[in-house]
Amino acid sequence: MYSSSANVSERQAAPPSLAISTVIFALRPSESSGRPTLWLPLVRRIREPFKGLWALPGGPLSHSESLQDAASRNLRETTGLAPSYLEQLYAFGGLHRSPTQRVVSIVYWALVRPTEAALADESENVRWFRADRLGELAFDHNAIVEYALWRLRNKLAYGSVAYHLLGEYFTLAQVREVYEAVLDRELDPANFRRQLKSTPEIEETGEYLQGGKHRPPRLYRFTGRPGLDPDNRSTL
Amino acid sequence: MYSSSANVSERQAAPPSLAISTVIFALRPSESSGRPTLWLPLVRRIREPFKGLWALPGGPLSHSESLQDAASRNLRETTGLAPSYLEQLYAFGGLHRSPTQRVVSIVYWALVRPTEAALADESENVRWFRADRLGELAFDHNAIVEYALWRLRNKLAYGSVAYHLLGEYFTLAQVREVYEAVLDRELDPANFRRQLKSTPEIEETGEYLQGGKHRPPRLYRFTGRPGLDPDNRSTL
DNA sequence: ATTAGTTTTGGTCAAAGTGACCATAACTAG
DNA sequence: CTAGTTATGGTCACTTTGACCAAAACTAAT
Repeated sequence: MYSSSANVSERQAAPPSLAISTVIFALRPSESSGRPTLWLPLVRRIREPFKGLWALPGGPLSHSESLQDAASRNLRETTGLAPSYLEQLYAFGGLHRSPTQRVVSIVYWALVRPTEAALADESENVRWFRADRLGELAFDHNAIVEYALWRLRNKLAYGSVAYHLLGEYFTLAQVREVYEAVLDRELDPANFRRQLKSTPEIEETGEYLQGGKHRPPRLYRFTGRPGLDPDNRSTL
Repeated sequence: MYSSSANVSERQAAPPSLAISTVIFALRPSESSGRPTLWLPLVRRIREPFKGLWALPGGPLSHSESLQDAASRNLRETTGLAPSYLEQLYAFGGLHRSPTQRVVSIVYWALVRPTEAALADESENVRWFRADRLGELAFDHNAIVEYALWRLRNKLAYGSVAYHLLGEYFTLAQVREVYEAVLDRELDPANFRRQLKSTPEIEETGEYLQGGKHRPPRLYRFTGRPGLDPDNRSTL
């Protein structure tokens, strides 16, 4: 089935190239309202096709690393970020994704804590954008980001993913702000609090967040592992 | 980044091969109880590695077809089946999946209606197995089937997938049998019926299933499209 | 024809969960 | 000391869910 030492007849036999890309989400305060919003880092294309346009960070799959390793290496190299959550999103393999050649991209999505995101590399060719205000991206990357957002919203509803956008300690209001930013609608503080308090994975600490303008909120901690991807089967 | 006409220095430069495989589910009556159970077709390995073991149907990705097209072509060629549902499962890319070379497999999962499954090709090298009684499969295919089963159970709970394992017309008891077979637990007939009747996608027909031993049940029809994968974006 | 057996179908009831909303506690800023 | 704001706890009506009951409708056997 898999021809080992093939008769490389110029055009037909060339296999599709395999690339890894990553959609990276982090919360940053909006310039206007100051409330946390979803941002993601993009890299500028420095060659054709789509030269000059912004694109998801990515690169080819090296021969000696797993898919997930390739994704986190790429994350580190292009943006200097260490993700708190990393999961495979989808394999995109349409015929005309790139005008010059056939490329199959295995795309991951990642969450980064605010502390990490603050010290991320930003340069001429790497810049952060609000997830709801991207321009036209290279390749099919607009559609990919849309799908990643859809997945993020879904996973959020299921439960365990919001805390990877926050630090180790957080207030319940901060969790609510994550939900409001991602789902883009306001939630009742009292009802939201009731739901969180009923989930056993959120642990009350004895500490309170000081320095605010109003009543100091209690700090909580998240205990519990994320889902069970094939990649994370070790954590079973 | 992607070396076009590369200096093919024997070992390192060879990119990982890209393959497509499919986990195909269908309902068949159990030999013992006669009640519907989950089955899936496997193909026998006729060469090394894992020669003689059973494996998921699959093959290389041709240069001129999309991932989904490759999956359905492979489905048709190896088993003669036309699926009623087809969705990408996951891209498996561990380093040691195949002992002889690095292979990245993009795996799809499919559902087949009973009528289709009945006239499926079965031969010396293609055979159906009960999903809960597979032996040791080639490569990491046991883990892949496990993950596919997990996905099937999840999608079932969400809603729209059970009907693709049934014919166009069905009784509510048949839907319940699908759930019982996949989730492997009994469900209360009255409560289950109440839930189904509250979903607008299930349409009552004027017809009844005749020929049974007891009160003839009403026939229903499913109206409504499956989920919104990137592959199925056309159906938005 | 009558009866027993089985499935289909509709219903009740209590428990649990959800959304809308009210009220008090606890802090800061003036 | 007061006004303003957030944190926190609570009520109430409505919906959903699981356990269970009972009548309807058919077949098979007597």
